Amino acid sequence: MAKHDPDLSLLFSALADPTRRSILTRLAQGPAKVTELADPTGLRLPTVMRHLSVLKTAGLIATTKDGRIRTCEIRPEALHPARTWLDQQRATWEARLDRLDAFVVNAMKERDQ
Amino acid sequence: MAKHDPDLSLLFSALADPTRRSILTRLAQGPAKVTELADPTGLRLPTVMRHLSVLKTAGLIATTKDGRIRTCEIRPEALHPARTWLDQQRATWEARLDRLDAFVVNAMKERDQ
DNA sequence: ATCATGCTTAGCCATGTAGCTAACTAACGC
DNA sequence: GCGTTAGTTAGCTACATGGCTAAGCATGAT
Repeated sequence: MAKHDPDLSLLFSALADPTRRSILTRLAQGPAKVTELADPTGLRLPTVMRHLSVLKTAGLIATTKDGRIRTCEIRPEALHPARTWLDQQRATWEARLDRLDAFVVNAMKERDQ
Repeated sequence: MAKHDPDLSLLFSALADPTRRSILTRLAQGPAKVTELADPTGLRLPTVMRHLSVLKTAGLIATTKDGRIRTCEIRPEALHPARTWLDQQRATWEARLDRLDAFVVNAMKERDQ
């Protein structure tokens, strides 16, 4: 059984909320101020701040403050472990299919002999 | 802003728990009975049943019952929307980098003229 | 200095979640 | 038929989460 990786849980949990996903999609297009992110969501600022905090804790965004303006930007490398985990499941599954294929091919060879 | 897709929330939420990820990893290697999945987790059966229920609701696994044995197997295609979403963010981000590259190259050309 | 703007924090509420125990049903083996 | 095994359901607990309001701080504009 694979060992417990807390970063993956934070990561997938952060992605589990639609508001946070929409924020990430917006930030993938380029940095944005907090209010620029909040307006399209229709949520109150403290709620958006909380969502941003979750994304920051998961390492998915970074923020910088200039005066009273806080700018958020995506950290795309943070999505890498999620993609890796998904790829690993696919690799395991496809290796299994390959083994099944080989097994079927062998079985048909022996049946033909 | 991208539209709200409830399946993605179920999907990422299901993946946010380490026990459920370990179950999926095991099932990627091949089908397994409920007790085979439960034993390595050290959790009580009702808890494991709940985790399986979450995975089933997210479409990540399917189960079949033969007598008193319930066998679970992975539905790897259900991971596809997650990978797609991740790929879309990467594509958006990399398109932005390409645009930045072109901008920088142009700026340097104009500076040299 | 005052007002406006942008953000931040604290606390509350309702809902959801991950674990458990207890009790139960269904299938299997002898 | 009886005991065992595999799974299921209901309910509880403690904690987490997504939303809000209220209040506050810091910065910017006039």
